Amino acid sequence: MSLKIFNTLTSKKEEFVPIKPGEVKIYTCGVTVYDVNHVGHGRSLIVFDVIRRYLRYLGYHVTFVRNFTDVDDKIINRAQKECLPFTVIADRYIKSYFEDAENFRIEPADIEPRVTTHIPDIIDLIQKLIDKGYAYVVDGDVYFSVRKFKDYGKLSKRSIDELIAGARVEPGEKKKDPLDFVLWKTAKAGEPAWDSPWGKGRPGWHTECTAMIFKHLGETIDIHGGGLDLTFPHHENELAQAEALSEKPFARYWIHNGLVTVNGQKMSKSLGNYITLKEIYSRYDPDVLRLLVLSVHYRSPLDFSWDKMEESKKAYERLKNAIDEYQILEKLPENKKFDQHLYDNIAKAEKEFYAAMSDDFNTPEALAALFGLVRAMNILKDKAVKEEGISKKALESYKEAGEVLHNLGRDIFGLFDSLEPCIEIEDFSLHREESVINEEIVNLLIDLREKARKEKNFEIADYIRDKLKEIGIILEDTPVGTKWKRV
RNA sequence: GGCGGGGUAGCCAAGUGGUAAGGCAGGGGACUGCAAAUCCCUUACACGCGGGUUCGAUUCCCGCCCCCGCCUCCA
Repeated sequence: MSLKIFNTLTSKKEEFVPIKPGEVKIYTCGVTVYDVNHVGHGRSLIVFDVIRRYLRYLGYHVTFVRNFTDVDDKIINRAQKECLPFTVIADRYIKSYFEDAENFRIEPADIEPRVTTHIPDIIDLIQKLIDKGYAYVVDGDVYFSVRKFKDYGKLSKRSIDELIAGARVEPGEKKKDPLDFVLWKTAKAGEPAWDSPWGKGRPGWHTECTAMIFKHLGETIDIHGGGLDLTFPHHENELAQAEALSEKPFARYWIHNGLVTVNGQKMSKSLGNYITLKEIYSRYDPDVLRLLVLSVHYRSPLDFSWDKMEESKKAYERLKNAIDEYQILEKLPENKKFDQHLYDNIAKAEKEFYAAMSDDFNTPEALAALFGLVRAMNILKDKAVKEEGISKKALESYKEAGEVLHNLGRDIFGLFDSLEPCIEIEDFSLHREESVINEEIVNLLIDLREKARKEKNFEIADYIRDKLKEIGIILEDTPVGTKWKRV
């Protein structure tokens, strides 16, 4: 089955053909570790996590690299504000990143390089650009000559002429041309600095990714990804550096995920309209956000709201219930005359799922295929419960449908793997209070209520149910007995 | 202003040259002693506006309106 991917470079959906058959090298821009991550970061992580899982499902050996920018202006500013070394800030937020990633079951990348451990590689890259005439030194700063790279703008579809209008020179910069961007910055007093042929300084932002890609994946990679907002200037600059030097295509496919908005405005630190990932998983199963992200195509904007989280939660439970309800069917007596099964539905759902995913990772459509199967399962279950019996074949088919649902959800969508957050967050604990409840006592009360119900003493039965509810326990009577759960 | 992406039922959201998935909400029903939970069915006659191409367009082309993003750091 062929996979089609929308390539930002060509603005077209193209058939995916890896450089080396059977292998995919993919790099995505990770986060700058100066603060905790929000839903916008989360979306990008989830999107590429799913893309990676799907590529692997298709049989590719995937090498996935995602970096950390662990030295930059924002980190330095924060460090100065807190009177701490910048490394402490970076380490703190790398740790925070991993907490988030673990909770959302974002698979760790195969390689997670940090800028500060790649300084020699970055210096080497810059030196080569200077040697080749693409970069120049001014008082310890090094700049890239944008005009020297003839393809500049091809990724973000910008022409040099257009860019001139918007270009500006920050105070203190010594560019020869306003279009140029900095590869190496001279250190100011008190800033972190490394020795280089041009004096003490630190790398500019765009250089790190190119250097780390060259080092870990080579001069041409299959897929380069990141948020839409990175297209310009970050990815354009990465590409310029890389192709100026290697004279080879830098990345064959560029994938950009759409941004998360709030009331239509981009979610961002500067606007202050962001929701942190920690807040999400302190209030919801992390899968709920994952499902919300997957219910929108990855290139479209996603407008975040708590209402949508509620809707997504319900949809998620619909999915999960279908899988769990096997337990009810299992307890029904056998009925050999029951003449339905789900094998056709399973085949159809699987087919539709993969077709959708292979069409530029159309997760909403793939999800619809899963819901189609859910409906078929529910109809079968309904019939079985009404007829008070089910055939072996039907039961088996339901079990298999549940497994298909569960496996597709888990292996490709990354769902159903994280039933509880693995890290407790104190700040938001009010939503997930662990009350001390003795299960045996609860079961005893349920037994008592059951007895009362059988004797038609509903006053007592309802009293028990109401009182349990007051202490946060909800009773649900099912065809096969009473279930209870915490609020 | 330039470039890019959008405007699909109450909300969200796929998709297609031949009258349109899915989720949520709404309505009806099943189940229940009553509930809750769950499930089934179902409503709407939804494709921004105006032209054009076509036997036929929501889908292609042109113009317009509106929204968002990028053009400065940003997933």
